[in-house]
Amino acid sequence: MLLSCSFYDRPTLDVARDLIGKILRHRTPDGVAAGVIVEVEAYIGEDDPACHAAPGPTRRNAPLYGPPGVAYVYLNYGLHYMINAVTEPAGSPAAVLIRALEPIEGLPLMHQRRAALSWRKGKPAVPDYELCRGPGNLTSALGITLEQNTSPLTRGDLVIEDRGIAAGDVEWSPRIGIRVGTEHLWRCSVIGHPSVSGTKRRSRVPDSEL
DNA sequence: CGTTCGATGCACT
DNA sequence: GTGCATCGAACGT
Repeated sequence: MLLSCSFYDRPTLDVARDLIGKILRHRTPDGVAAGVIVEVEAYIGEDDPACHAAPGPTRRNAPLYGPPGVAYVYLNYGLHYMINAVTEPAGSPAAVLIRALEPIEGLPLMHQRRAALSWRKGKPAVPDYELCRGPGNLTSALGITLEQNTSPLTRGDLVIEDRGIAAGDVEWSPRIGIRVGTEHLWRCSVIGHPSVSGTKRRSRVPDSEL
């Protein structure tokens, strides 16, 4: 079932924790691609120096100040789209960055999209568990771009669903890839999951984890 | 094991 | 003009 707006209209750390185990799903003319959320980060308010709301309202971060339950998508490093779920009531700028998925639907389409990136041309295909490992990789695999910015996550083509999947054991750790605000343990991930980013890439993944 | 660096676009000051 | 909530390969130790 789809998550409703009330799910997102709560403290951001609670939403972050509860998003683990939920399904992010995107339908496009090319088909459907989806995965189980296994890694997220919380970005909370203007006092959080790593949050895009830190400088106060701007054109780019406007979705953070809007109602909860919509997607905040932006382009980073000129190459990678990042997708967040906006949380907390309108006027309270906060969101959860979705950093990694375990792919469960539309794997061939994901491979196709990843392989189409200019800097991946001619490179060997990645293993399935790496298709959505990392925020830039998962938006690429799901075909998420700026077109999905401010799109509702509660209905339509880009949604988050609850399929009753148990989240498994999670851990809280410092957010990664940022220069400030690293003192907060606002990154929530499934312990030992091969699709979680950040951890050193293993040359071999046990069959039991696939 | 570690660090560096290229690819690439745009909001922000 | 500067600096990113990245990725992954190429180096150096």
